[in-house]
Amino acid sequence: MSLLDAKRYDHQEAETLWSQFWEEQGIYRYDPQSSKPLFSVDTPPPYASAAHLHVGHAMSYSQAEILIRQKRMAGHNIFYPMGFDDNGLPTERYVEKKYQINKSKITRPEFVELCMKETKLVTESYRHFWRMLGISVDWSLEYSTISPPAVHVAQSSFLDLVKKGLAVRKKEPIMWDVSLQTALAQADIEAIERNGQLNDVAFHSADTGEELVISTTRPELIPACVALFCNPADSRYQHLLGKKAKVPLFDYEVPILTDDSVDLEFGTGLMMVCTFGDPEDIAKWHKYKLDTRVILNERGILGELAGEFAGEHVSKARAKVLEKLEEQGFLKGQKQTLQRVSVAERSGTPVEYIPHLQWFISLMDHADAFLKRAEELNWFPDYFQKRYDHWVEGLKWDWCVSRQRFYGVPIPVWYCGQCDAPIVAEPDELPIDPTSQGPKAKTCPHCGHGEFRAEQDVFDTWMTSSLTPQINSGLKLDAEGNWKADRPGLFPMNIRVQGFEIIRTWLFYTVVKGHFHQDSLPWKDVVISGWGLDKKGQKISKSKGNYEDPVEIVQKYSADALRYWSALGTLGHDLRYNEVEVKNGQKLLNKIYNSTRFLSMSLGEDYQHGWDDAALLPVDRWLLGGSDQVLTQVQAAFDKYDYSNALRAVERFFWDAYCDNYLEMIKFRLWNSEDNATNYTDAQIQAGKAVAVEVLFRLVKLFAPFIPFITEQVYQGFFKEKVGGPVSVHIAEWPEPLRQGYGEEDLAKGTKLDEVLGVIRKEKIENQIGIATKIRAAHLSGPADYVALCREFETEIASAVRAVAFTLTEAPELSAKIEAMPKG
RNA sequence: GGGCGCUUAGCUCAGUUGGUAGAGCAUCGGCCUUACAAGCCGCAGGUCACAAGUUCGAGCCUUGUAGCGCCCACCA
Repeated sequence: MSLLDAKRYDHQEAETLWSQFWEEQGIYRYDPQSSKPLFSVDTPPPYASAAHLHVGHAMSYSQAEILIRQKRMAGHNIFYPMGFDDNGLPTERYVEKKYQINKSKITRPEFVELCMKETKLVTESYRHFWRMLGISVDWSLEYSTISPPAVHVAQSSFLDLVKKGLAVRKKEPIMWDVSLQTALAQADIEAIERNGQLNDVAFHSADTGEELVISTTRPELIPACVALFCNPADSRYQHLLGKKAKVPLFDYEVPILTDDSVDLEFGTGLMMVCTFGDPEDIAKWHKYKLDTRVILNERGILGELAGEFAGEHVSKARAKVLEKLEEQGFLKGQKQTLQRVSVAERSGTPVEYIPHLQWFISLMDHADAFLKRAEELNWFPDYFQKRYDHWVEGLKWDWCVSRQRFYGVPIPVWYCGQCDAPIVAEPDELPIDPTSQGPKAKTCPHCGHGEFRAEQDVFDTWMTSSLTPQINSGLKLDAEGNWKADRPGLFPMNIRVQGFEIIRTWLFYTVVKGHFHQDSLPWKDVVISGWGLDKKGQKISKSKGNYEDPVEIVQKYSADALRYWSALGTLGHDLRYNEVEVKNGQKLLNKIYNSTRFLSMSLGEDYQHGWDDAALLPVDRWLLGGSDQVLTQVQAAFDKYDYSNALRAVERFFWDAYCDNYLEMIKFRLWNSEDNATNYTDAQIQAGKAVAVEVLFRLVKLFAPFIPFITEQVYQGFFKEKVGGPVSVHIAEWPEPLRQGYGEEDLAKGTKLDEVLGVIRKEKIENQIGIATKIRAAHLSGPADYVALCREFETEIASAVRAVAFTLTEAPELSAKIEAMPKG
């Protein structure tokens, strides 16, 4: 059997063969006993909530994985787990949409069962795809955020935060999604623009009956109005300060107050404040201790205070209120306006603000500490730190972590049936579902009551996924309430890899947790990838239906080719899908396969690796020196996590210097027919072979992180036997600069070697027609003439190189040409 | 409105500390040659978005302008 026999490289066969091989041999297994330096990776557990993978997934995971493969070859003990974030709102939404249900139409156990069934399917397809792509994770470390160990860590986090006074339960106006019927955090919100209607509505002075017109986009909140505000400097309303205004339709009085935040220019300069239209209403409600008139319930239905509109859904009430205002003459004008509305990221429903009892993690008081942590972190590329800073500086809310949902990590707490005091679970009870058992305490420590109510809410999904470094280190509270690691030494991790879109969530929350729990950064470096875009440069989205199926691409062009495309994207920048680049990747694989095959066929049976330095010809030294240079470039690039320039450097050297120049030049030396035996010594022939093998092997190792399948194929089919090495190329030693001095002397003398090659190429072309004619003729007349002709050609090249590299005395004709070239 | 990124050959993109503009693909011309026609050799193609400044010298540094993309933001 030979892996290089086939005329063409069969990528599908190779993919099946090698992925099995790596698995069986445990090539990617983490070894806790290893003496090698540790390199631990915190990689995103994808939401088990997407039915379709697209090239963006392939891109971001490949880019990160290339860096890890390089670290592995450079001698690190790699800890590289893969997890799945298989609970929480994203998963629930996925299931709701797929089955056309919502949480009010199904029981909790039924719903959870559906979620589990679906996440299993989705995780299976991800797992399959990562294997197909050659993602080198240690699958024995797989975790899921809903699994008991992860729940244990998340609940530990909660207990610790409660103990430290950083998690508290309080009744606050919060962001609420009336369609999903749950609380939301600032990170769950996004802003959209839409056309809205700005309505001028007349209030009246309670004293004089003077008409007071305000502008509002939310007339349905008029029954929730608790005050009118104007700017303190607004001369138009000075006479009204301290007076009352009468609310239209609902006929009650509200105070007229001032605040600097009111824009004199907007509308009439007079605004209404409600319970609650937006965060600014809440701020004023706090600041001025305004009355509370809650009219919306959790489902978005207007309550009693809305009078005749009670029972209407907020989305329909607006039109009805407007109609009534119009009818009664209170509507003074309307105009279209472009509105920015906060909506829930997962449902697209405009956010409502209602007072609710929820668990919060303190963020606002620690913003400075979070900024300081970001400063300590190494960001690649560095400018993404600004996004983080910007987000932290713009924080307006503490982190609401309780969700009124079904499928998530339970909040480990009960409440006293009498005084409602929370009783938090003990560390040794974790993981726990409070709905299935009661607290250890038999009576309430506050009031002595003996009945308890279990918390029904679950945690925000980020509560758990923000702990991936801790989950993977097995860091949780022991019975005494101290953090203890099952896998010591892993925390903090070396590197976090992720996309830029989750800086404000995953990255930020993980920093928060590391800071609060371990008083540490969770990792040293963070590497941020861009997005894979469709071929037109647009964001890939389900609604546009513009995703390329990466599974099909792999089947058609190979995993290596898709990875090649991924690696062309610069770190942190978006990359549009480009089939041509995937095809180019495929060509590269073919070139590697064929060049190895060429060596394999040219060496002869008795080949032994090694050469005598004295036998090296200038071209050999040129190649050796060049390969050292390339290695230096590649190393410098990898040190900056710049896989993209690393690949470019290897590829250019491989293709141009190695294949198109070196192999072409030494071909006839390698073939070593009877005819040219007189031109080269045996040692020179051996040196040519060995240098060709050595340098290609080095290049194959440099290529290995990018294109793991083809490199394994040629390693197993050739280099492992001819040169020797470990069981897989992926744990082969990363090449070091080979031997100081090779080629450097030659390169230093003239930089001229490249120029020489340029001249030679030119010579070749000038003579090409002639040579081609001769070759054809020689081919017809017999192989001996043909070889002789080519040998002559190579001799010319070799002597020219020698001439320039050393004394510039031989081949005077060429030397003269080089001298005549424009100076560099 | 604020922040960040981008703008270089027809297309996709590289260009590290300022020192005569690079690659791949596409086009065009030449080549079936014992690794590879999925290949090889070559030609051509650029006011580096625009403007000003610093400098002996700017794709790169400074300032400003425009366009595109993303993030953030309470104008009800």
